[in-house]
Amino acid sequence: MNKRQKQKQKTREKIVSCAKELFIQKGFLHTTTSEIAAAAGIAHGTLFLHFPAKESLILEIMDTVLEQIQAALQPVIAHAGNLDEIIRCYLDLIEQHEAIFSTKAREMPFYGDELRRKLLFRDAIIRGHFHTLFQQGIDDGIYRQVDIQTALTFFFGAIHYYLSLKQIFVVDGSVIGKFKDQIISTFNALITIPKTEES
Amino acid sequence: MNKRQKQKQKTREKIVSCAKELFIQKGFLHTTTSEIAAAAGIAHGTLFLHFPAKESLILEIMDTVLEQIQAALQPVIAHAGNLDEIIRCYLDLIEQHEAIFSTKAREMPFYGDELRRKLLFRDAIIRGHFHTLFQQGIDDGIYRQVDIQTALTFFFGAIHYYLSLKQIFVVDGSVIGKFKDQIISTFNALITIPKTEES
Amino acid sequence: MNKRQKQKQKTREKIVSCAKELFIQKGFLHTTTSEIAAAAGIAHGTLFLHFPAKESLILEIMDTVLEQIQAALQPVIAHAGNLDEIIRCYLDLIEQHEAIFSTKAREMPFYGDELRRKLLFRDAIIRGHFHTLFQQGIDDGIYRQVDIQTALTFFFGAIHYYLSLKQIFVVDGSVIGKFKDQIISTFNALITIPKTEES
Amino acid sequence: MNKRQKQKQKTREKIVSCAKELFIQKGFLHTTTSEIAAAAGIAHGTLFLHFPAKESLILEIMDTVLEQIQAALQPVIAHAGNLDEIIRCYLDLIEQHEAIFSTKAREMPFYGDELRRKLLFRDAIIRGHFHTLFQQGIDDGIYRQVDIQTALTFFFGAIHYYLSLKQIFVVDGSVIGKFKDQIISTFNALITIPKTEES
DNA sequence: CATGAATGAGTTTTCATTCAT
DNA sequence: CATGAATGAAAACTCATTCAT
Repeated sequence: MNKRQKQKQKTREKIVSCAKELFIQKGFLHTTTSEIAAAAGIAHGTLFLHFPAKESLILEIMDTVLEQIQAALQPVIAHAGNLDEIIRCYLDLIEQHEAIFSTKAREMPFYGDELRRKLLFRDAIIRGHFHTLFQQGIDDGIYRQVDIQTALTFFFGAIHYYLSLKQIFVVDGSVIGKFKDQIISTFNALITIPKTEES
Repeated sequence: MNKRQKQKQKTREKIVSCAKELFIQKGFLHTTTSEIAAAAGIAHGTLFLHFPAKESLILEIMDTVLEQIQAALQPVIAHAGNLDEIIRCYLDLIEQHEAIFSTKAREMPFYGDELRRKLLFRDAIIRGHFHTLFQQGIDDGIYRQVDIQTALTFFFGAIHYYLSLKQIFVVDGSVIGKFKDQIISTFNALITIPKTEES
Repeated sequence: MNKRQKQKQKTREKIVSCAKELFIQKGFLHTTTSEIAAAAGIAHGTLFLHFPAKESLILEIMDTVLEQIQAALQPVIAHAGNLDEIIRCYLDLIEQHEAIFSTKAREMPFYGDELRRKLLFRDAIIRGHFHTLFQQGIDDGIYRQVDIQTALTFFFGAIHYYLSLKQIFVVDGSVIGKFKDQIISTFNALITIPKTEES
Repeated sequence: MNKRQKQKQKTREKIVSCAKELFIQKGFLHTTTSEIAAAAGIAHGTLFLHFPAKESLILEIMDTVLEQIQAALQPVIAHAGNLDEIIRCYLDLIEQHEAIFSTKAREMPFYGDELRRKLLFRDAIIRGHFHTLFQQGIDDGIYRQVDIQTALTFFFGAIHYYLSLKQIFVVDGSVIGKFKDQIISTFNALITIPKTEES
């Protein structure tokens, strides 16, 4: 990469990090492109040299985060192969990136069709891993035989609910952090066949 | 009621029904007061004679629906006293009013503070009934001993998730209708202590 | 006057007193006819049975006040025939009705042509008396020989200035009350030929 | 200055001159931002690129005029140090800018607090110079020993009065021009100790 | 490559007056 | 006589995107 490309790359990263900060603070919908440009220290028009439209910014940001999460989840999925573990790991990751996930949960219905489709696709991949491990748990006689899709919707729906209404659950700090343990233990209690039942 | 009061009442109802129709089609946030007035066949200013502000319209509409639901739920709560029944009834009601509930689920984070608070308060009352019956079920040894709040968030979170992303689950028709049976049976399967386990 | 007429008269007075109160508080321009009707306990439309238009209300109110002032000034003009006395009396009266005069001073440029003309006509009559007495003072060798019209504009201009910008001179209470003594003594000092000069 | 900066400057000046023209014709309060944009030959939104709010326009316009006046007054204040001269100069300047000063005199009570404060502050500076020179005149035994503040309020109050009711004093042309000589000579006659009195 | 000036459609609410009841 | 529902014009400000410089 020559010097010019490096500079361009740096500018792009500056835009992304500033945009992310603003999206977290004010939401994607209520952040203006000039604010982002001003925060990144570039001209308003320059923003559009790096990103063809405002939506491509949120796509890039969410894509990066979702990739990180997938990457962080990968080893857990590969090795442990235990739903409980992956749930815990997933929630830790969501908590880490909660600010931007909260924005996404609230605003997704208002994004353009394509953007929304892409984001949901990323979600679906992660959900796929949960599905596989859930199925395994059922096959292994650990989990009850329930409709996995629906059971997972209970799980992800609750996460989505906490995130999208975060403001009413916590004043400051993390919703997921606050409810994580309860979510995990209750979800486990619901899907797991108790040891005592086996006897 | 004299003729003028009747006429006023009629105008008000016309506004409400047209507004509801538009809110369902385009969302509350993207419906303009002019559109509503035009649809209702009244002058733009007349709208504000009946409703002091745009938000009071959505409040009235949602309040009416939520009241209807509470009223319809009341006898089921009083007599049957069975969570399963109330869940079924609740979902039937949500399905009936699904269009407006979908709008509410999507947009609530963007409503003004007071409006949101009022809507959440209504939700909380209904949720309270679920809680009571869930507790009863646990006391009766029918349901597993889990954290009720969290378990209910799984349930309501899933409903919320289906409603807010309705557009990606169904093209036309009802999401709740589509998933109702799975929701009910899966939720039951998760919380109920199987008969065989008892032996 | 029969009973019906009496009732009508009473309603009219109620309207006037409520309107005056509101005009003082919020200004004529920012008081709405519905507010006045509500304050007077009558229907909005009823207001227009008593007063053909909003402006006729301010006219009536100002007319009454200006008449009162003229009436109160009359004996002073007739008997004493001394500018100093009439100035003092006039300022006392303005102070008494300062709230409504402040509104008038601020808003007059925005009144309709006819209303403004009528109000200015009333002012002119009072000013006429000042003129006469000023002239007498000059003839008597008490006051300097200056252009009376302009000298009076200094006086009335200052009053007008204090009234129209009342809000910046006093927080609560009377501007005229605050500056009355200075106005009188300074105006006197300016127009009076000092005793010592005569010798 | 490069071409773009020049173009921007030109647009800004066009806005200011058109706005000033309109403010003079119809008053600031009754001129709309659309009208200004149309008159300046720019898009409505462009106006807000140059001025964040309508009030900032009147502020800029009045500031420029008041600065010009202060600048024009400066040498007179510095050198001559004579109240009579500064009065004459001041009235000439007011006459020059009479149209906009008339609007200001009429509308100031209705401007936002901050704008009004700023305008009054400018006025106060100029008044300060009058005060100084008046005091000097008293010290030099030229002017009578009167309360300067009040005497100046007679002067400025009269100017304000003529300006705010300009429409009733002249049909076309300048009020200040019409009454300037009388104002000056009368004010002088009132404050000056006659030569004959000294003997 | 970067800049930043220009675009222009879009929306809630107010209020004096009228007239059918 | 009194009522009060209906009228409808009017106005400031935002912001993603473009394109001449």
